[in-house]
Amino acid sequence: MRRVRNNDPRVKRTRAMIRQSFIDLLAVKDFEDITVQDIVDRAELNRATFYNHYQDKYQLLDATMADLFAETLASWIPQDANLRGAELVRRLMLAVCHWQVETTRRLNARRTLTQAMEEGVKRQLYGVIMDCLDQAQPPHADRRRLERVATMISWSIVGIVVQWSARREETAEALAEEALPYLMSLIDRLFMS
Amino acid sequence: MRRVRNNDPRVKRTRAMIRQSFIDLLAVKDFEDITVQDIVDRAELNRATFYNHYQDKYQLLDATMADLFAETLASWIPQDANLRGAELVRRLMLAVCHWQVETTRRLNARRTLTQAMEEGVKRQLYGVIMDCLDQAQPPHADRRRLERVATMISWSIVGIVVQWSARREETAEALAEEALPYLMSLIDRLFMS
DNA sequence: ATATAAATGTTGATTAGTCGACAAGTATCG
DNA sequence: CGATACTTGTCGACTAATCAACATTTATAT
Repeated sequence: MRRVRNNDPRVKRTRAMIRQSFIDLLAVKDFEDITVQDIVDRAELNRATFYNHYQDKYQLLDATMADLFAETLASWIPQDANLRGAELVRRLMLAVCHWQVETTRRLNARRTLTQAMEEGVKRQLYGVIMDCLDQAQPPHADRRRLERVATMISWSIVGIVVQWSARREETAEALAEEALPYLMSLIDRLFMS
Repeated sequence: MRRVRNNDPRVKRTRAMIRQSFIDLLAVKDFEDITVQDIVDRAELNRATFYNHYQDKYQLLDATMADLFAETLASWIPQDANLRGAELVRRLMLAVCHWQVETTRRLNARRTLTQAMEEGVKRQLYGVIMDCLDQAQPPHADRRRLERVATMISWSIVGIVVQWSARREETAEALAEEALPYLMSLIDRLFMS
């Protein structure tokens, strides 16, 4: 894991190639059966190059899942729509549900690899929510209160979706409908203070 | 134009990206309107890298056209078919016709850029014909006779196709039918001697 | 016409990717 | 059990790609 410049065109290309190769392989075989050798063979890269960017295939999985979630998020929350409030939170929940279903299907879910994957999801949710709250500029709300609320919402969403996905006894829409008032009350309280 | 190892994976990738970018641009604008800057922008490569591989866009055009002709050739002359004699020569002519029509359409043919392009075509035709004649092993034919005949055929083909493409008053098949006996007589003579 | 902008071709310093090799771990088979 | 083969993570030497800068030339516009 050499230190590299994240903006170097070569670095972006190489990572893109590694991740695409990895995604392609995931469609064909189980994660545990994929070797680093497989990945670089398909990407036509040297094996040492892989280790310049990732510690091992587990870290690659985390990074790749974070990327895929970013795509999912972008498709559910278009930038130009400028969503806010309840509609934004609802969409966030649906995006996480959709992504959760897709990735567990893709990984054949033999292990609970979820923990590391959740990291990236929570961080991205947190970012979207913080951006929104920052724009809203609630009265009498200091930065720490905003941060706490954003954290509560993002962690809550991931929590209920993980719980939901284990059994999936209701639709994603129903889950979002159920949970929405609770999450909105967190925001309402922020504006009331 | 630094000297580079043609087998280095990075070199193959870089050239492929430059050529693909160039081909994409040719579909959008005239060759003369394409700058080196355009090419590297689209390929997300540094401009200096371009000059490691090509002197200028004209040399890139030559190399790219040679590549495209190699593809055309491969599709008209499948390796496993192991064509020989009249059928091979006929296919060669049709391949050149097809390629000539495609590339002139692609380049909007405002200039006679053909000369440099012909270089690669003739060389590849010559290679195919020589391979075939080598296998046939005609009696009493020394190497120099084979080479002369291969040159005559390859240059003849390019000549008649360039002439034909200017007006295109007959189909490619008709042209091939017309010219075939003449070309075959060159080969027949080689075997008779 | 002249200024402004853009493209060209080249250079030297830096960084990333390639290659071959290594020791160490771990399946797999006889 | 031992032999064989494969994967892993790391290393140093080498080569290619990036970047910023430069002097020139070529378009574009005012």
